[in-house]
Amino acid sequence: MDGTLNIRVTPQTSAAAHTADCAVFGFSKGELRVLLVQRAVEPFSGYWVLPGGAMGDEERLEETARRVLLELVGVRDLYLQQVATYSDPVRHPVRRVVTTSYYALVKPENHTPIARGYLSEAAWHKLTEVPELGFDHNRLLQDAHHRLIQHLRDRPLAFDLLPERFTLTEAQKLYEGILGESLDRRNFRRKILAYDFLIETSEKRAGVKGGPILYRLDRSALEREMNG
Amino acid sequence: MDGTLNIRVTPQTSAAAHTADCAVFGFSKGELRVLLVQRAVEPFSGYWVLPGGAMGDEERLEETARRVLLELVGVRDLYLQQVATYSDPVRHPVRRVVTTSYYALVKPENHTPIARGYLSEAAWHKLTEVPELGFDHNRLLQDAHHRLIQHLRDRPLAFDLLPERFTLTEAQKLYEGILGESLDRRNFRRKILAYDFLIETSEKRAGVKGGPILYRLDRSALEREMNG
DNA sequence: ACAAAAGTGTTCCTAATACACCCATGT
DNA sequence: ACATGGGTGTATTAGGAACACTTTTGT
Repeated sequence: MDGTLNIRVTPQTSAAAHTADCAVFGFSKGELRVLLVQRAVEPFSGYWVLPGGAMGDEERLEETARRVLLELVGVRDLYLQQVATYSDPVRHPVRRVVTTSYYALVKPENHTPIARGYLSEAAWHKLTEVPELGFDHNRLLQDAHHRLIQHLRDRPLAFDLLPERFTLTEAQKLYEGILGESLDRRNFRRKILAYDFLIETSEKRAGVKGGPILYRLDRSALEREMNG
Repeated sequence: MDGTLNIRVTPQTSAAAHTADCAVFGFSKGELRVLLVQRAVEPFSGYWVLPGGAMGDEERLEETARRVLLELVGVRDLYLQQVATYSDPVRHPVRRVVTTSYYALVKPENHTPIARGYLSEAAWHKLTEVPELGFDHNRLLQDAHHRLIQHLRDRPLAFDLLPERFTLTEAQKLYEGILGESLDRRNFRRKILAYDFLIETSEKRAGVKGGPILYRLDRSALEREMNG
């Protein structure tokens, strides 16, 4: 109950720090990728971790997440969803840090990550080739991915990861990358075209003669789909 | 990134308190109910709220939730799921309190809640007749209920709310109470009996001659169902 | 010419839904 | 006798899964 007073012998409010960590997913070259940063300071110096940062005094955690991602990868207005909160007293080896994790979806094409501050590197990693991460971030990443899968099975939100114009095969590869299973091409096309938020453009990809049809997204139809 | 050092101008770690609040769901007299407690102190004195308490220095939040519920309703080993974390800087009128919410499932029959400490009352409320709660707890409750619905659609976890022996009609009423819609009796029975974790007992409810068949749960079959 | 990827329809099966009558008990 | 709630089966439909061949383009 917000700890104003406590029930009986309730331990007193602790002064744990609170951070937001983000599993930023992107899709490029036919692979689902996650943005990782490499620490240049202890603890876990040299380890890759999920980008994150401390909650400010006047900030909600979601704002913390957005600020961190803006500072780090220069991206605004991304799709952001809270996943879970991790509070093991010893998850951080130096002092107590509670963290809340988010997953985010971005189009990697536009945003080259830059390592700043105490980071030595920032780079996209294939989700299938993620190294051992610092802290409990392998767990956070796994949980975030799992939540993304759950959401994707409900609603077609993956298009935040695709460029403006994309082919159905690209969309399928994306779904397969997220879900971790391969899908039947005909069934996938039929199902996805049954929605009315995919618009066939008359354009073809630059440079090629024929090639696959490019589609674009009807944002408002997608919104309607997500809400209705 | 656990805030050991901060990216550029990141605000310094704040000293927000952290609490765990629980939406405890029970089922009795054919109604889905939620356990609420009434505050006897400011802020929100006289208001009903979700039971909760401050995270201890050596505690994970889930342990906080279990401890609070043990102290309040004397129940152990309940089904507990994290829902979300709320961090609006002004969600608590006095000082900054971040809270993580859980939902819990209990059998109300066994556990009469007791108001302790700064509480003037503790009581089960019909979910359909929840008053205006203190803090942002109406929101927490709504989100917790929503998460419970989601989980229930995936897996048959609602049996934690039923007594040892129960009729199929009771189970159906429970499902209807959680999902907020009415179900076809025959379809419900067929679907639920298709699982193999419901065991028909030869007993009938005490006092009645014939009456409906009582079922009990095969815990291990349910576990198998939930995992496999 | 050959290899690689795009495009297209049908069949099958499972799961969800809708629906009506008989029986036993308690009043 | 009547009202209430328990118990049972079938027909329809919608959605998901499986599956093969033809066309175009790039090498």
